[in-house]
Amino acid sequence: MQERYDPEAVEQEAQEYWRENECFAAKERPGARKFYCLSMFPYPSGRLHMGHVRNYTIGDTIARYRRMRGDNVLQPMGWDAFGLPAENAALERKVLPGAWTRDNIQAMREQLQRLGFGYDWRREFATCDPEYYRWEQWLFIRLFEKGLAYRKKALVNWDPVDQTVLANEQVIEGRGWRSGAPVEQREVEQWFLRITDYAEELLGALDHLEGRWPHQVLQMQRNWIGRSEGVEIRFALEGREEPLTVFTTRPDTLMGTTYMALAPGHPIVQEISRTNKGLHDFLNHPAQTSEESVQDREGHPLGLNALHPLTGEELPVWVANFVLMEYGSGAVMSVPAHDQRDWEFAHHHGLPIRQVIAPADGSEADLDAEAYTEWGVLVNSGAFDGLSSEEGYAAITRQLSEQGRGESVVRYRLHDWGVSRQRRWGCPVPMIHCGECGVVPVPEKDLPVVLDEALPPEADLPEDWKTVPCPKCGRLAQRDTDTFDTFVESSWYQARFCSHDADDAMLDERARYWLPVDQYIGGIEHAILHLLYARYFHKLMRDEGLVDGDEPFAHLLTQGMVLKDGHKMSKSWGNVVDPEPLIERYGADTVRLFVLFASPPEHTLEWSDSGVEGCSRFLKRFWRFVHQHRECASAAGVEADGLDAQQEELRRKLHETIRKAGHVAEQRHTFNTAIAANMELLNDLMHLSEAGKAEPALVRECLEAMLRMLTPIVPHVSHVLWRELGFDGVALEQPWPEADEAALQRSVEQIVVQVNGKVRAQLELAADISEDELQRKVLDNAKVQRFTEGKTVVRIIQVPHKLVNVVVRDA
RNA sequence: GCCGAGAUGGCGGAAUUGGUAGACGCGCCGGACUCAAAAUCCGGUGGGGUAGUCCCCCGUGUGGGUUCGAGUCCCACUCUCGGUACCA
Repeated sequence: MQERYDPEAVEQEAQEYWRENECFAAKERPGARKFYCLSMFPYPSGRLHMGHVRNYTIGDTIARYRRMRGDNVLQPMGWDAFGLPAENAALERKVLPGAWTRDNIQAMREQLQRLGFGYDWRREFATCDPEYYRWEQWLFIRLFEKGLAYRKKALVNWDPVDQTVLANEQVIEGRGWRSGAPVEQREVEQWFLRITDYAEELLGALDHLEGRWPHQVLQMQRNWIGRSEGVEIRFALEGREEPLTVFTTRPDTLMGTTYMALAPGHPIVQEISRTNKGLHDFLNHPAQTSEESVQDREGHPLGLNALHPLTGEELPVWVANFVLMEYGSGAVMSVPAHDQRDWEFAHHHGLPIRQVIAPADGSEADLDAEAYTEWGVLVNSGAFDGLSSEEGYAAITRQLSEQGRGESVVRYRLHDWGVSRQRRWGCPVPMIHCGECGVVPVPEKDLPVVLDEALPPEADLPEDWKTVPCPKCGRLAQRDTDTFDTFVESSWYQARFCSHDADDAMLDERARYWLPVDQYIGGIEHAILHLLYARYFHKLMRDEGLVDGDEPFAHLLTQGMVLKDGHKMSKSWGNVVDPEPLIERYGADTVRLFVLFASPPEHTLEWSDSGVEGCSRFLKRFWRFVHQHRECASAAGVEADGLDAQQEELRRKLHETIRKAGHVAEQRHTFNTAIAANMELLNDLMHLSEAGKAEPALVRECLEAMLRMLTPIVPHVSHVLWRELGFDGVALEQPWPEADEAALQRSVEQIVVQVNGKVRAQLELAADISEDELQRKVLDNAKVQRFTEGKTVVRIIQVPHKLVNVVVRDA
């Protein structure tokens, strides 16, 4: 046996064994309890960073633990391979995006394998594989046929020099990042997915994830979906047929409406501006409509009146720069007395302010200072006077609805998802535009529409690719040259891992076996978009009959960022720690151990090089200790009766550690504490050994359990030591240790004694001592008496097996 | 502004349910081994008082409260981080 811990040799041996025996090849075993453990797949940037190492170590530790618990575990890995960096690299280095991406995948796969993660590599795929995106195209066509995918005009960032569309991240201070030219907003026809059809379900289902997903993530998704209940009201316009529709959450304030405000982009505003020079000038005056001017509450009257739906009163209609076209109908009923923005606008433009809500407690609202936005009691509201806001809300809504002028509606902040990207390195949109037939999907037999990887991204698409016969009428038609948002690929990869090689369907029965993902692990930065889109896609696939269940991820763990010197590791801060040299120097196990030990998974991790050293030392000491006690391997079971007090105490510690580590692995995932407990155990074991009391049977029991507890965390060391000690089987396949209740029992206990809540003494007492006896011993104790002398004992509080608190009062 | 999370030694962090605050690790200090260094091992390490080991006081962002007892619960506040923002 190697006396010194040599990580390289150890890791080689373990990894070879796993590979040769295909230990991580997951097979469907109907009836067996399955566990699908998934870490968010990486973008193949070229090298792993610490965030990846952390993410994948957490995932692998959980997966290996579940396996020891007897679960049938699936842990796959793949590549989120489409995206902008590949196109940039292609431009900068004159390589092809596909080649660059696949080289990066190669390099990162090797790094992941070096870290010993137990992935089922047979299931690996990259989202740029045509066999993968083919099914994305297929599903998209299904959605199109169901009306869930549709086209509409939307604004894009257009770089007039590079003649290209830019992503939001590529627009820096209003200019194209590459050309430096001012970016224009252009209206372009784009594909959208009707995620708003699922808004209610996406929101409601969050409640069922409570306790399984971090609360923070649920709250962020709720806010993002942004449900609000209110009333849609139609105001008649003087001299016009079409009414003006507004949305309000406060119909109780309807009687306080004194004017109407429209967004600058509202069709009525646009129409009037053609004949109204003052309005036209206002709209084209950047000082009055730009984002910076919004705080100034600029506006302009339209010379148009709306009629109050209940009183018929004439209300002037204005354009106001703070009204958003994207929310609601782009128009609001303005109640300056009870909305702060309306109040500011009214002040600025001398519009009337009419109070219709009074504070419920009878106090006066100071409307000269600010709007009164609380709920209260209706006043100046005719027949509604005296009603509470809640009653007024209902009564006014009822009356509007009876008169056909309004009804209750639910609004969402969530917009439909624009999935068109005018990029090359992405999944082609499988659609054909025919002058005669309109938009026609590519027939299923012609899928996938393959991206020509040999074509540099800056080269024009060949005419014979762009122009094809219309599948319907046969006339020449144009292919859609856009690609999908890369979030589309990452919205269903978790399902495809189950059926990775299905070539006649997107998914098959295997997906029903494995899904949902039992534990998903990834960065908090994906709390909204990725996790919302993936939930949406799961529901789409469910409604296609492809998967069971309503949610893709049963449990979610969001790991914190890895910081260095208080900042996120990044090139611009120059504080990136490359995992590679650390693995080189200390070995994979030390790096794995450290990222788990340094902090709980959900916390941000402040990187420290010296911390790694500590973990390395622990493994070395452990290795050496095992080496020095090899003879224990042949020892028989521990005879509990033959142990002295110190040995008994150590054995108790062992079983406490087992209990703690089990709890951590099962529920809390605070692996730092489980590691600390094992470090303590090793320290105690070494002290026992120094005292000459390291009975082989006891040492064997400890080492066997420790190796099992450490197997998910430092699998290589555990694998080799397990074999070298000659224990049965392999570490990986061992059952997780169970704590022995009998060993946890104590005959003598340490009892803390407090007087008035302050610790004054500690007593060693028999565990089965009677209450009377205990009280007598406590009160007879000299240290206790120093604080009870001359006072009256009011009462004595006992926490069994732990603590006694003597409450005294001056006599 | 709003929503969420958090604040514990020089540092990362412990302390399932209110019950010995500071486990474990890093760093630092002292010692052993060594010609020396590295490695390794041993001891110490919240602040203060009394100065030896016995003991006392203070201490978990700030100020209040509940309780026999509060890092943990309640109220108010400060700061940090994450998200989001004229959402009618």
